[in-house]
Amino acid sequence: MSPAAIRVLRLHPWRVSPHRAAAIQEALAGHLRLRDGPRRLRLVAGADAAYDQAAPLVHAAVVVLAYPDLTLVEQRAASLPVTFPYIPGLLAFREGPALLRAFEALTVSPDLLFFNGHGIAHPRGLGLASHLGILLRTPAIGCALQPLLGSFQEPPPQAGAFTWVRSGRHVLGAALRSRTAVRPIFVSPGYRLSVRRAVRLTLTLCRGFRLPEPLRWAHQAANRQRALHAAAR
DNA sequence: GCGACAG
DNA sequence: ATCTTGTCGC
Repeated sequence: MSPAAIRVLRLHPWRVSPHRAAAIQEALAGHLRLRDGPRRLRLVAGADAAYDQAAPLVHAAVVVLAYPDLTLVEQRAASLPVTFPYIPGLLAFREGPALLRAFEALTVSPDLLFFNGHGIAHPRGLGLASHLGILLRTPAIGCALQPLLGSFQEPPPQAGAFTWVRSGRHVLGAALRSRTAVRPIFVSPGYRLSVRRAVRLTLTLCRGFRLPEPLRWAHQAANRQRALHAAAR
């Protein structure tokens, strides 16, 4: 990441206006590094957030699984006040702070990150997975349940089938049938990965459910964090 | 100008 | 995402 981009984040970490947030995304968008990918896959992380709208708080959780056995290696969570509204395209500014706080508590370094959102298949080419992948300097993949940008055709019904998600003449991601006869998930690379590799890796981590294991674990962990936090007050 | 719009 | 009961289907 360039000094200029870092300065932007230092000056306006996460407490920014939606307008400023868009400017920050544009500054960071030039720092994506695709086509690399993890040299060796040993630790895979999944991160997700849950909300307590009564507080209101955003509860984030990150789980690290060993590959390929997928056993739990480490799990961390963090809760922060909600300081940014939900605006399609600016999700990172709402969930990012809490997610990063959870990542900061990790004692191990994951080789690959999975986020519950999009990567480069985003209006400014910088979805949640790209944004956090850059900040954490780690290969990242975005997996969303709904499309945000681009057009695609319905993939065949068999698990493993997929069709490309295109915007303009570029392929930004894929509509992946992670499970037979179930609605596809939308996969796009976030950081340091090609579209093809992102789809391949996501399929590798799917174990019979719609979402890859890291995200299923993270989703449950985030909800547990919310429950624990609510019970302690 | 009008609709669409991750979680 | 979250608020919510029962309910259809593998």
